[in-house]
Amino acid sequence: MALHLKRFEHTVVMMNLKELSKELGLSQTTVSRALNGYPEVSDSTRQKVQDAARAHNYSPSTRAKGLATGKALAIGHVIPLSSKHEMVNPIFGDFIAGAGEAYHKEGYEMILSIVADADEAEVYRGLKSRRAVDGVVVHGPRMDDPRIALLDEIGLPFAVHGRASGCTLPYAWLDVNNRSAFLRATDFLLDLGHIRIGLINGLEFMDFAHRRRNGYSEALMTRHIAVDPALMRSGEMTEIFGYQSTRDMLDGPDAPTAILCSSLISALGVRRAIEERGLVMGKDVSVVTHDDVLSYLQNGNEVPIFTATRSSVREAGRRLAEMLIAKIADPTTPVPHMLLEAELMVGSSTGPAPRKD
Amino acid sequence: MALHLKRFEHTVVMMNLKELSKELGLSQTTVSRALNGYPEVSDSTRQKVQDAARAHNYSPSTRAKGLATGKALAIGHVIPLSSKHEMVNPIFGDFIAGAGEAYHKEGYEMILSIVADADEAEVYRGLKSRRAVDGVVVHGPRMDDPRIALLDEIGLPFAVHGRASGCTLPYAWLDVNNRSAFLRATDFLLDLGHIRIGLINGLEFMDFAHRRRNGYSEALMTRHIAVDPALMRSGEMTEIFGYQSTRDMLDGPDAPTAILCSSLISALGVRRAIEERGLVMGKDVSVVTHDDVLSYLQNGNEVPIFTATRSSVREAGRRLAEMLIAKIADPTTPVPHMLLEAELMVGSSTGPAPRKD
DNA sequence: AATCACTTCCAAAGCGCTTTGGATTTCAAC
DNA sequence: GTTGAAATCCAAAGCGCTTTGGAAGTGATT
Repeated sequence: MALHLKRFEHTVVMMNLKELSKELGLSQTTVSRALNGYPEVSDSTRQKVQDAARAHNYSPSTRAKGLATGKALAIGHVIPLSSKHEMVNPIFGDFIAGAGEAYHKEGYEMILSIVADADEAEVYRGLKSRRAVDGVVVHGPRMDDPRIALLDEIGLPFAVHGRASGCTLPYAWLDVNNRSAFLRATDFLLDLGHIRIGLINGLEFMDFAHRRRNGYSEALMTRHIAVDPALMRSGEMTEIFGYQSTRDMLDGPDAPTAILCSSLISALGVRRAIEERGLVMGKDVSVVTHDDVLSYLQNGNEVPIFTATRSSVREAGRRLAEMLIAKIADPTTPVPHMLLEAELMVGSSTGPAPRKD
Repeated sequence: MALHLKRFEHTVVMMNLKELSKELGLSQTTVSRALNGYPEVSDSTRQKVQDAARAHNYSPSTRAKGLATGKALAIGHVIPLSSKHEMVNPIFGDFIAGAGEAYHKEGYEMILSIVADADEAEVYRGLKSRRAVDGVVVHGPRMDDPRIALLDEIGLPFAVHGRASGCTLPYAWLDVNNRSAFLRATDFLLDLGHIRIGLINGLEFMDFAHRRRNGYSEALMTRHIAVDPALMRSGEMTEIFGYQSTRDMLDGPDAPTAILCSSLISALGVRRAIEERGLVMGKDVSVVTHDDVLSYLQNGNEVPIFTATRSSVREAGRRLAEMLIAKIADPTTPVPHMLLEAELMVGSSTGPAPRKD
């Protein structure tokens, strides 16, 4: 019976500051200071305390610590689930993998809310009033995204993955230079002699899609080539979408000899449509795609299959997380920005424009 | 100046229980009870309290509540990042979208740790000793997964998405019946007259892959067809992997007339290899794939392209989350299980085995 | 009018931490 | 032997909530 009780205590009573300090014969203050690296503790005491903490597998309760300090030591990611297709963005996994690295290193927790579009504002308000997070990351900004003004109003620190063109407030963001990436990609195709270049883009209200289209148009206009609406598609970037768009364009009059595509997943569909017609990618039809360097979707092994504008979304996650943490640590700092340039990697999906017969 | 101060107070001083109760002229006890649905409060008082809470945008601090109740009101998801390919599982996004629904409904927070394989045990210990979560979900169990014994040892409630064949301890799990799904798929192909059936499977140490292979083998053996190692591949289920495996098998001696594939992403590669050889899928080579019903990867629109064993991973996420929450609420209940049967959806990728010439 | 059973409310004690504002000790310098 | 300053350490007051153990009010019943 006594034995059983003892066992019970061992399993259930978790070590806390009070117990630990009692065991060490020190005050809670001293133990806390020793653990948190304050200078008012001698090296020998600190060593003893740290050893004891490790031995008893002690870490301070996040909740108690948060209560006492007023910090949550957590960052929120609110993922809106657009009701129409209930689309979970395929880049999301990689992005948070990157962000997670940064959080882990800085001792932050990542908390995730998956939520219907309509409830989003309320979720932000809830996170704030429940003091559940110190800040949030905004995913997938629209051209004119209401979330930025909202977060600004409720006073919840945030950083945006991407930008919102229509927004006048200053805010922290990290973005790929989508315009310049697609401008360069289009230039690359133009240099190869392509004139009819199709664009298979994301949904137009998404800010990134808008910027990519601008880059594409700019390149064409600089060379005095008319932008043909028949060669532009936008939609959710699935494999099927790439397939159908390409099929339609290739079957239409005055078909394109090159296609610029916004996602590697859609590019798989582009390729399928091309090959299905007995055409050869890189010879009959050139393809350039944007590649987010997703871990589960590699663009070939050693040699890239697709010529691609490339920018790691995982890296973006890491950097944006670091940016937000820094901003929370020092809110007086001017709002940080970061614009990443995509690489243009040449693969085997592009070649000179076929001669007209 | 006075105005400015007032504004400052409004923005910064967040409403808490004390303020709210003072405003209402009630004790904190009563307000707390009114908000938490305790019966010792009159309806009229409760109504007044709820209105005031809403008006002041008050919600109790998660941290304070957690401290007082001893519950974290949070579930952890620890995602190991296998160091080799740093693969973020593509089904992960959909799974947590489902789980997130359940958490949201039950007032739980989801906390996510992305972590290197080697640090996983320490992360679990940390979550426990910091009292950061009430339980965790185990993702991607291996055949003989050490996490189950570990979590059992440290006394952190958990539920597994999938199973670990080698594990003797009882534990809560939810799984698709992978064996029966692949048995039925194989039977389906056999019924169509296929004899040479290739299997493109996930990594063999993953429990699900093992079970799928068992289903496949069992179907063949029942019909006294030898299981040919030359027709079995396993690896990370990328598009390229599907492509290369199929190419190799089709180019080899005594090529298969049908292929069973473990993932829709890989199936895209399978199709590519088939079409590249000028063969027609569903006629020259039949394909059946498993389809996790990922939101960003649909198997056709109205009509499925691939014949598929289908089971929504998002649904699985929701159910497993519910299961874990129930288990935390009542730990004395016998460990829950749930085995979901996959549907076999016939698409256009399968047809009778081609006649031998 | 006294009693009883509800109903409705409250003061105060935690939960596990940080941090303020000293208290005590040590040790060199006078 | 004082005297400070520097080095150590501590008691106690919060942080914002829940919950225990009553207290006071309200009718209905004797």
